[in-house]
Amino acid sequence: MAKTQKSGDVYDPSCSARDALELIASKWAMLILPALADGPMRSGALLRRIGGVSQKMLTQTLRELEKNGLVIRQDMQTVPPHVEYRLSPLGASLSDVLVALDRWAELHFPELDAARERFLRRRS
Amino acid sequence: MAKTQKSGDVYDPSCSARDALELIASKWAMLILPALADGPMRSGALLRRIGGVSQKMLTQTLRELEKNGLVIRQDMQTVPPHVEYRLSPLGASLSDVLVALDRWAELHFPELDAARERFLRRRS
DNA sequence: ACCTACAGGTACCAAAAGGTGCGTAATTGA
DNA sequence: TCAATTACGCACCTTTTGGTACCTGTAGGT
Repeated sequence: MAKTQKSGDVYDPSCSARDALELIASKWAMLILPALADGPMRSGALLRRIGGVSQKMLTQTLRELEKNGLVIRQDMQTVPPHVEYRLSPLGASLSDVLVALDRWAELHFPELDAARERFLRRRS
Repeated sequence: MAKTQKSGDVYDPSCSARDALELIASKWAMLILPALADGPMRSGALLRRIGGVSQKMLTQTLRELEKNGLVIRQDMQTVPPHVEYRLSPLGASLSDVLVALDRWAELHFPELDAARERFLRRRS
C-alpha cells in the first residue's frame, strides 16, 4: 500500500485524489466525456465529433477512462466489429462538471484572446 | 488571421475555444486557480500550498495564466522582492468551475480507485 | 561571517504525450 | 474485384512537459 490517503485533498500530492485530477486534466478526456453525455456513441462517431483527435489518442483515452470506471465499453461481438461507449453513472456526474468547463471555454475564449493581445502590445 | 472562428465550439479544433480549454487542462492550472480563490498569495505561499509543484512549473504556469488575463501579478518593487498574485474577475469565474472539479476529485477518487482494482482483477 | 528567504532565470536532461503509417479480418457496395 | 468501413494493436518518430541543479542580489537573523 503505497499511496492510500483518506484525506481527500487535491493539494496533497500523495493523495490519490491527485491521480483523479490528472486523469481529468487531459485535453481529450475533457471532450470525450461531455460528448458521451448525449448518449452512447461508437468510436467512429466520436472520431468525427471531436475534431482533431487521432484514432490512437481516442482509443487510448477511452481505455484509460474505462479502466477508471467512467466509461463503459460494450462490444456487440459482431463482425465487422460494433462497439459502443457510454458513460457510467460516475462518468455522468463528472461529465456534468466538464460540460460546465467546456461551456466556460466557449463563452470566454474571446476575453482570453483579447488579454493575450493586450499582453503582447504591452511588451512591444 | 489564422485561427479566428466565432462559432465558439470546443469540438472544432480551429476554434480558439480549444486553445482556452488546453490552457485550462493543465494539472497545475487546476490547482493554482482554486488556490488563489481564497485571496491573493505570494509565490512562496503557493509553493507550500500546492504539494509537489516545482518552482519552475509554478512560475511557468503563473506566467501563462497572466498572459491570458486570468491572474494578475502585482510587483511591490521592493527589495527583497515582494510579489502577489491574484485572480482577475475572469480568472475568478473560471476558478469557480475548477473548484467544482477539484471537489469532484476529492469526493469520488475512492470510486475511481475501486474501479481500477476491479479492472485489474478482471484481467487476472 | 554565514545562512535563509525572497522571486525568479537558465541550462541540461529524462519522461510522457501524441502523430503517422501499417496490419488484422470480414462485410457491404461499386 | 477493388475499395471502404468497422475497431483496433503495434512500431517508429517528434514534440512537449517537467524535473534538477545552479545562478542572480538583497535584507534580516544567529
